[in-house]
Amino acid sequence: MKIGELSRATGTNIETIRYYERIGLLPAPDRTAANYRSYGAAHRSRLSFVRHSRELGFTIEEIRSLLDLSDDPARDCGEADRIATAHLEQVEAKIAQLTLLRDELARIVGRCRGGVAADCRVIEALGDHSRCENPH
Amino acid sequence: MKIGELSRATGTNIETIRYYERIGLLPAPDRTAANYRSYGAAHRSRLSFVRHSRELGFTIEEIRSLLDLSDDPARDCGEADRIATAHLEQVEAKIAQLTLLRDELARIVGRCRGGVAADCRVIEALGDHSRCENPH
DNA sequence: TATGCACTCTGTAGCAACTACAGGGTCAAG
DNA sequence: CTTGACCCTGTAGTTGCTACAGAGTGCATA
Repeated sequence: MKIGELSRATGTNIETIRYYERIGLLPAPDRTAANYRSYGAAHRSRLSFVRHSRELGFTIEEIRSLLDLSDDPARDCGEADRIATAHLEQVEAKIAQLTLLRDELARIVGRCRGGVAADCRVIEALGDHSRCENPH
Repeated sequence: MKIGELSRATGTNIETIRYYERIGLLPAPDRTAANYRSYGAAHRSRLSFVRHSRELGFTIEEIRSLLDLSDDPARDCGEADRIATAHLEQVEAKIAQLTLLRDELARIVGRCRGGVAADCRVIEALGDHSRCENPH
């Protein structure tokens, strides 16, 4: 399949596919006589793996490690688990941080009663961290 | 105060302060005879406003609008409220998305029982989106 | 007085993970 | 034979910083 088909099949931008090839995340495919990239099923499933991992928030470098693992089926799976667990912890930390932030924002937004900027509680609150209830 | 003091006073990296000046978020301060930047209380409070807003996740462009508002105290405060409310909604959306993602990751991680990569449930799950319970 | 060290200056390049061109070539249909 | 959809390479832009390199300044100590 040509790059446009692969793009549609995996929901990946064409430029992104070429980018992944450039950084060595996808192997360079064969070329047609017209120098068009020509992909097979292996490319497609590798790209799906990458996209899915990106959707789950893994970094490119994490994905590189995960791909290395899956390329070598005899290797110990502990590292995959370690990567995924560490990532899960990061996501949980991010959720916790955003939740504090949301509460703070909700407090700030809730105080606006209209009027002019000089009396605006939103602007006032942004200028004065000491009014915050949460660390952030 | 010199840039190092302002940096310590506001918890902002020196390079970041110069960056804010370059993009026009902070006004260029006076210079000493030795061409050192010399800041006053107004710079300090403006920078605190910027840092606090950044900590709350506002983009530079949003902060620019908020600063424009606070520079003109006669203007209507509705826009500040609109910016903050829109941002709050974005944060809430992000939390919701990360929560789905966390659940999915927890499901994936929970299935690893060790062994070799060929049998790894983590790697398998990453390669196959159709096993997911949530959209992401 | 020399010299060492902390501080400051400008300007540029790098980071992640793409995205968006510009300026060309290829191919099938009408 | 030309139109339009597709593909190619290479480079530059995005956000919000951060990290130098290479130079000048200011103050205390040997």
